[in-house]
Amino acid sequence: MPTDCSNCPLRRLPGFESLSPEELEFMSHFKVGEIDVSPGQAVVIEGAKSPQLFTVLDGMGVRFRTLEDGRRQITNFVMPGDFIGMQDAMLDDIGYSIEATTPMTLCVFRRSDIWTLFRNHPERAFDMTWLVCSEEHFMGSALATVGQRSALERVAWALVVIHDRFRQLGRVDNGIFSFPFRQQDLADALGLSLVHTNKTLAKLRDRGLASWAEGVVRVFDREGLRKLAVMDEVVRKVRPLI
Amino acid sequence: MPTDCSNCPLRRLPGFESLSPEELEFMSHFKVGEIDVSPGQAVVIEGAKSPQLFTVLDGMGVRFRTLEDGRRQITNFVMPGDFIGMQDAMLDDIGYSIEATTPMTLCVFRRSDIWTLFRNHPERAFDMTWLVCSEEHFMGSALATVGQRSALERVAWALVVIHDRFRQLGRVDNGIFSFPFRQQDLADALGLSLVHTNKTLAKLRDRGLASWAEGVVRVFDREGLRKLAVMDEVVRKVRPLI
DNA sequence: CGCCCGATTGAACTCACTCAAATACTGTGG
DNA sequence: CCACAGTATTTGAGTGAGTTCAATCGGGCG
Repeated sequence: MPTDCSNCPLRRLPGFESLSPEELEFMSHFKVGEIDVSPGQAVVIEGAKSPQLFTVLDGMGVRFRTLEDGRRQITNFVMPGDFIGMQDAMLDDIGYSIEATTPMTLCVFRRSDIWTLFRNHPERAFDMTWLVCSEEHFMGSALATVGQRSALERVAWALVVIHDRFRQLGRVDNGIFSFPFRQQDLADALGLSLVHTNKTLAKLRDRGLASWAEGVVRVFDREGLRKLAVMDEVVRKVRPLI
Repeated sequence: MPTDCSNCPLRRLPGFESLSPEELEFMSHFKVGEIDVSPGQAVVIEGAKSPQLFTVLDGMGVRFRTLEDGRRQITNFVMPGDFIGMQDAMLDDIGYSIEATTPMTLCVFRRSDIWTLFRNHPERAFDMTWLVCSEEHFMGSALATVGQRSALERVAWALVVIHDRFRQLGRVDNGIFSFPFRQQDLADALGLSLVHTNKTLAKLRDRGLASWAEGVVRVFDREGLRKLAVMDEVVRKVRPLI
């Protein structure tokens, strides 16, 4: 039985904007269903044209691009609350794939409803655009990281960013949270080899900044990581939830 | 005297969508002015909150992020037709700067008009969102390039992308076009050192694929560059012009 | 028990970086 | 008109951060 938008568990989190009952009513209408995806399965396939949009209700995955020879660049980790598929709906070709890492549950929207939404619900259209801008903003940071930072800085940067995202989802307890991805995924996100990513993580552990073992990340010193990564502090605000 | 939208020189190019006279009339109204920026001057400053949006009418520049210690990542080259400032308008902090490389002329829009536009001109809001999606799409490609490709592949990739953008602006004659940037800029865009960028360009020249001297780029073999860069062909379509 | 997958560590290599110096061009001032 | 300073490009030489190859270890599972 699909979750009703007016009873959305994500909406209760402090990190997401709240909506009026009427707006929630409309969202329920906009949502046409729910699907479950198992680990390893594709949600969106590069090149294919998906007629759907999704909001991640639960579970995590990776968004990535592949070169023809198999190299893979993870462009972002996909987490609950993320709105997926806007580019596909606007542009005609999809430039990336999304694959589930844990079991995922997604709210499904119809691509063809986007236009009506722009026409009749400018607030929601505005929110969607906000989310795309936010995603672009993140990609810019990631690009700067991969292009300019050293391996140590990159890993430190990633840990801070991931930690903050998890915290916004209320999943961090005293710097500790369980992180379902492999080191290979982090390597592919940072443009590093698996071996070097591992060795770099060991360095951070030795310095007492953070550790990652058996699926659990422990951030001992966020401030130290942030400084090491040469990144400035950002105040994360509430964001819309589609 | 500012250019009137109904007489916009960019709009005549085949790469941009055309608008009805009524729509053009509205755009003229939306546009509140025009400004000129000299080479080296900032258009948008990181951290500052600009109350304005711009469309590049003429001239070129660079969009970049800087780390506190001065390292610089160019996230895109800014060219005529580009719409600037959407993130600033949506998000509250600006994550990048834009600096003019050549003299630039920009159409100016009021940030506060965005909301009315979403409410009353859904088609234009849709176009703006399209442009943001397109920009994000590009950033994804750039990220995959910097994260996964070798120096030779990166430079080849950049030349193909740049060549195609210039072609869409009607500035390419038989693979030849004048490119106003420095090699340092390309290096900062690709996450390479200036020296290595230069040596890599020399390699491409030796292979007869492309050359870049005295501000003029010559793409002798676009197909060869594309293959070398392990990139797949993309059909570039008409895009909206705000 | 044996197999597969992910994490970890060691060793050798290499691509790209830094340092350094030469060339060429442009604008400025004497 | 020339000297000079500043900037961009080019090339050589040596170094090093990160890669690839390889082997080991440990846990989960059929």
